[in-house]
Amino acid sequence: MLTERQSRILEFVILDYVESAVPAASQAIGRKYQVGVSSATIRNEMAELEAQGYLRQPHTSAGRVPTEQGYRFYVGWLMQEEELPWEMQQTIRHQFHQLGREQESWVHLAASVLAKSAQNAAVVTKPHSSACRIKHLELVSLHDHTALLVLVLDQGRLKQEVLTLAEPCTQDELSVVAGRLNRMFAGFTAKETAARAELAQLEWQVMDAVEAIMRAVDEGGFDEAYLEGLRHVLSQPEFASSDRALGLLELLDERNLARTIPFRALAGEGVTVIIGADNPRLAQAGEAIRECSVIISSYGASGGASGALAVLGPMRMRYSHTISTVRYLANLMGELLAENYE
Amino acid sequence: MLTERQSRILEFVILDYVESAVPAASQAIGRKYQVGVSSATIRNEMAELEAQGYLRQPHTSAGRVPTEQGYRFYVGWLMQEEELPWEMQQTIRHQFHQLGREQESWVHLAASVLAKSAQNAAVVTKPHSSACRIKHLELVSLHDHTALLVLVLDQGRLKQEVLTLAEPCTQDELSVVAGRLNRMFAGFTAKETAARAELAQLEWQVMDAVEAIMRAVDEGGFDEAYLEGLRHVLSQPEFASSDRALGLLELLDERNLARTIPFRALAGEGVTVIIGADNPRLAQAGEAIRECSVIISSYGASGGASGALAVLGPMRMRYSHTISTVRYLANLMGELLAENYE
DNA sequence: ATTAGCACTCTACCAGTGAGAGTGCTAATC
DNA sequence: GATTAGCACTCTCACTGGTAGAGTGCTAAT
Repeated sequence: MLTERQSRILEFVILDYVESAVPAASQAIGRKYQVGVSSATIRNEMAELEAQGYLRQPHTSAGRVPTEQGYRFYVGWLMQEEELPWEMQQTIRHQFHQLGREQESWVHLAASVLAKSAQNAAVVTKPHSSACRIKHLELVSLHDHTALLVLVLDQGRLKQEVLTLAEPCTQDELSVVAGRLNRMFAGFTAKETAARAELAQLEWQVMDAVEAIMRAVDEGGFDEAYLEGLRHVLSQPEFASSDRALGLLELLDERNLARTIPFRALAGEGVTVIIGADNPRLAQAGEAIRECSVIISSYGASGGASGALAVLGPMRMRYSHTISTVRYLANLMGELLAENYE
Repeated sequence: MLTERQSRILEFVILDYVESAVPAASQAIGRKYQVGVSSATIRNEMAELEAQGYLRQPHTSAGRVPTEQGYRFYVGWLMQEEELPWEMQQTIRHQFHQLGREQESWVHLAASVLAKSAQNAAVVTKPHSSACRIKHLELVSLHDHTALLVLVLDQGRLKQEVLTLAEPCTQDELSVVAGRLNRMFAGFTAKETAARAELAQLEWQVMDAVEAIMRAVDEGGFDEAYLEGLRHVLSQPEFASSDRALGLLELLDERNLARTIPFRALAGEGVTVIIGADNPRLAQAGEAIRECSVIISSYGASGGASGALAVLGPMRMRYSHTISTVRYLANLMGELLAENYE
């Protein structure tokens, strides 16, 4: 257990270290914050905090640095969540409304805003629904023997694929087929498209492609994630040595992104904070990567389409500020989604 | 002017330096390659090459390193372009054919293959045509007052936008409108859509949106570029110090990508090699970035849709191998585009 | 329980040193 | 005249003390 005073000192150490990236010394804390006791007392308390595992010393005669446990205690008990300043909120909202109404551009803007505000790397996935439904499908003739299948899913998701046709078809013929399939399958999920009574060969082929695409969307889910602001993370002193930087880069290369950020582990509402080796993926990765934290939240309706947005940075980050930014953006994205596609 | 022997030595120095990243010493060159003269002679020739600006010494008692001019001479006169090994070609071709037929996935695969083969950063843009044409448009009802506009352009490019309608509309009504507009405007360019005789208010609104999207596509062009393999570049010794790495990261952050790689400067066919400060954008950038080269090529029909693909790495790169990879992939992408969308 | 004071420890920085690598030059050789 | 062996010279790199400064832990006084 920590006494009131120990808690305060722990908080000061974290605030100081997050800001300066230099181990916090007892004197400096005494001078900078209103502790009300001398540096010697602070030293004693720090020694106690170290014994309990909240702080550690990089070397014998250095200041103290928070441990994982220290950060967790801070985030769980000490930190008071600030709300994003009103002007900031308005600025962000304005940017979104100035934008078109394409989902893709929202995702990019969200990542950009998040990275800038949190001064760390931001990852945002496109929204996706767990069992997507056909809204509309369309066939566009390209040549005699090829046609473009355009598939509109719920939540405005758009997919395309080129089909090679057994028989040459005109645009008119294709339109008829599309119309018929729309009447039969509109609103269906991938699973429901399996029940295909009396379809012509062409129609069968189209529905095969449709089903494959929808299954891929259902399963893929968080695969399409967008990353921005890596440079912020890499400019932190934690990654000054380039082998650490490389480790991080590898972890966040397009392929690994979705595996590194545990989107799937999200339990419904709210913001989740993963500190250091909490993250199973990070834990097994190299040295310095373990010294990272991830702030993550889903956005959108839990029933309908939802996506996730995350901030990744060194453990030494402004948790309060970052969490409130993530929370605000998650809400905003949810609103936008609801307004435009619900 | 360079004598035959000087050229050979220049080539050896470049080969050695590209491979080892360590300044090439006269003795090492003599031992490793069949020059046929002693190290002393090689030293004399190297001194001459330095006087003429093809080589330089990092410090008085070090080996020689190629200068920009040296690399240019090598690429222009000495290097013999190798062809990509047959198995490699087949492997790549196979990967593309195994893939679906979505343009997006081609672009990603191309970037991935390019980055891996060249062991450097690869940038690939989506194909785009300078004056795109309407292939087909579709309106899908979302609510009473909102509809999704799906626009299929030539070359299989797909765009969407949510429209807010003045009057509530059913799907059937929207389909009628879409059908009418398709008949009127199919095959038109952005400019040609301006001539709108007798359109209803709703139709007018749709065509406004269409025109805006098409103009954006025409102008945007190379904006949507996909980057992969940064980690390869950053793991090169040139970027061991992290401030150099940061400079590069900033230059290649999503926003700057299209400005950094001079896609627009491409003159038609073939592969262009930009070495060091040749690149106006790189030239004005920081220190180490100037030590980069870009290998770039457009792909696709010059009249129809075309895109670009590029490799960015340190000046010390395997030009011959990289150039042939870029060339092969550009041809392959062109073929694929022609096969599927021509 | 708190604090002043002081010895102790560890790092970061600097200068100095020696080995090694590689050159430039000179004089001998083909 | 071109080439080469030989050697002195230079520069880097890695290692070694040596010192200043920061910060702690402990002890004794308050």
